[in-house]
Amino acid sequence: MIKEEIRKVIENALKELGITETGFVVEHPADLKMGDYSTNVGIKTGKAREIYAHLAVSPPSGVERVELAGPGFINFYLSKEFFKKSLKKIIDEGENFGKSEYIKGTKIMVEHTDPNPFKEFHIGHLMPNVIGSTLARIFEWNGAEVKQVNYQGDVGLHVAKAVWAIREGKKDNAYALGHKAYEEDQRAKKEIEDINKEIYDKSDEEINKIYEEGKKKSLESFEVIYKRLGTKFDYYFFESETGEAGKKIVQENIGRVFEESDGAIVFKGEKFGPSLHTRVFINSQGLPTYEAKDLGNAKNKYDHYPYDLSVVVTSNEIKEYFRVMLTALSQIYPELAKKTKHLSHGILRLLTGKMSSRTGNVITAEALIEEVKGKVKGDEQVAIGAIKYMILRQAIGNDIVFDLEKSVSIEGDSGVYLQYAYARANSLLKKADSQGRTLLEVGQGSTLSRETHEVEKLLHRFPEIVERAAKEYAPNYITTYLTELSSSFNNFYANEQVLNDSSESAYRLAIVQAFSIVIKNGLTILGIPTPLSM
RNA sequence: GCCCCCAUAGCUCAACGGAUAGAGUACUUGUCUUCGGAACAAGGGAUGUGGGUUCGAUUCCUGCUGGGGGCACCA
Repeated sequence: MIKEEIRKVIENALKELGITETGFVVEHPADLKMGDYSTNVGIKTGKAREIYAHLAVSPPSGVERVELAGPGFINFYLSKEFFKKSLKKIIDEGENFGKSEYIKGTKIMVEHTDPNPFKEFHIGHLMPNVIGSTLARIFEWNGAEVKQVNYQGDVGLHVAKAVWAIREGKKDNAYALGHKAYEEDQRAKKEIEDINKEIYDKSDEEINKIYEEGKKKSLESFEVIYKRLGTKFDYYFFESETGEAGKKIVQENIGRVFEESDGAIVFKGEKFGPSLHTRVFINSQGLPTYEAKDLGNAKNKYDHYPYDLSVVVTSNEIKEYFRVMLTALSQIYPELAKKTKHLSHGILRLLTGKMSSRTGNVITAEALIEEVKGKVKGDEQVAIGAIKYMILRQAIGNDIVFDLEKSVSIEGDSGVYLQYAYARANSLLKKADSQGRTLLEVGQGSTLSRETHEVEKLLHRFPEIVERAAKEYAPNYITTYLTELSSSFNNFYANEQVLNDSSESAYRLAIVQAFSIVIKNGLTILGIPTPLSM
């Protein structure tokens, strides 16, 4: 709240000068050299000099200095007192520093990961998992009540393919083998289609047994990886549970929303929007497709948890599918469709070679974790952090180009960098404690070096970063911020001796402590482990 | 063919319509009697292309080129 306070103080000071222009902003300039806050109001109104003259005489509270710069920007430099107070505030709030009430009381459901039983949990699943669970935490830090859910495709042709292969005695790579047979062998194709139906109506004892055992084994293996990744789901939904409801919803709306075409029940998207297309909701065999199941899923989710906002995290390739499905949903449950937000992420793209679960050429999440572990002295926490950082450092819609040779980065701009800075800070605090230094009082910082000052200039911004990440569904803002913060801390660390006899020592120690709080809170939001030493 | 997304340094990514477009990596060089060198500092190197809107465009609109994805019984 300290951030909005000071921003508002500046905005109010401007209003008191009789400014009626509304299109101006008070923001952090790109460079710390240009002040802590900056406004373009002078450019917008054409009265930069006048406004500056007034502010220079009586600067807003908390502001030490005002300057006129560039094409008419007015820059504000915060006072020493302000920073001292903000350090105190960070230390006092501790693990709660950064929490906001921006969306206090709203109920949010985040669906993510959605792996299919009978298929491998591969590196492609890491994207929605890491992004989805991080968004959930971002919402929580902004005051929302959040449930994470996992919607899993336990029925459908892909499952039938795997079950078929298992029945043929093939245990490894069942899905890929089943898919291959489906494509190349007419008889296999027919058998797989029969199995698909039998899975739905549970009419065959042998199929039931293979199916139940395979599903159980698959789900258990997913739990192992969730545990390593630190993911906890509140609800698990399955397509097998939503099929019936979805089919019913479609059938009740034939004529109004859906229509028959070539023996199937379809939704003609073109009639509802220019960039929408036709999709099959019930196939000619009478089975609900993914589309119908998703309608059932939307209803089912709301019945379990009456949300204000439902966020669904999936990859880009189903972006247009989702628009069509959501349009169909809006014709049936307009209030649910309105509350649904689809966030699509890019894919992990390999620099060399292709990955496909259909051909069996996949890199499992487990294999990747193990490989990264090998590069970081076998440290699981560091490996997990490095992988998560790679995913969270960029805007979520873009693909991640992944070089198998270079693997995950462990130096410079990386998860390791953040964890290392935290471990260093922690080591300092430990030593200070053993020397009997007090960690609660912020000392005098009368002659601060540039390096020291830069760290505190960034520290107080943390809460607004967390809020903006929620507003824009952008975890990468937090990642970028933490990296900049750690960089300034490492610079400070390399240039200043914290624990010595100087009069500045206590103030520097307060900065170290505030830094350790912010970096820890930030990493916690990102789901990156925070080992005390490494 | 129609629709959607993307294009920033050699490579991988940032930049809420603003100031000198930031990082990492790679390359070159420097920092170690000092709290953790998985670190710090210095150097060169970029907005695909043509228009438009704006006081101001990497950002908004538009033409082109290049790449990715989607478009009926898969999920």
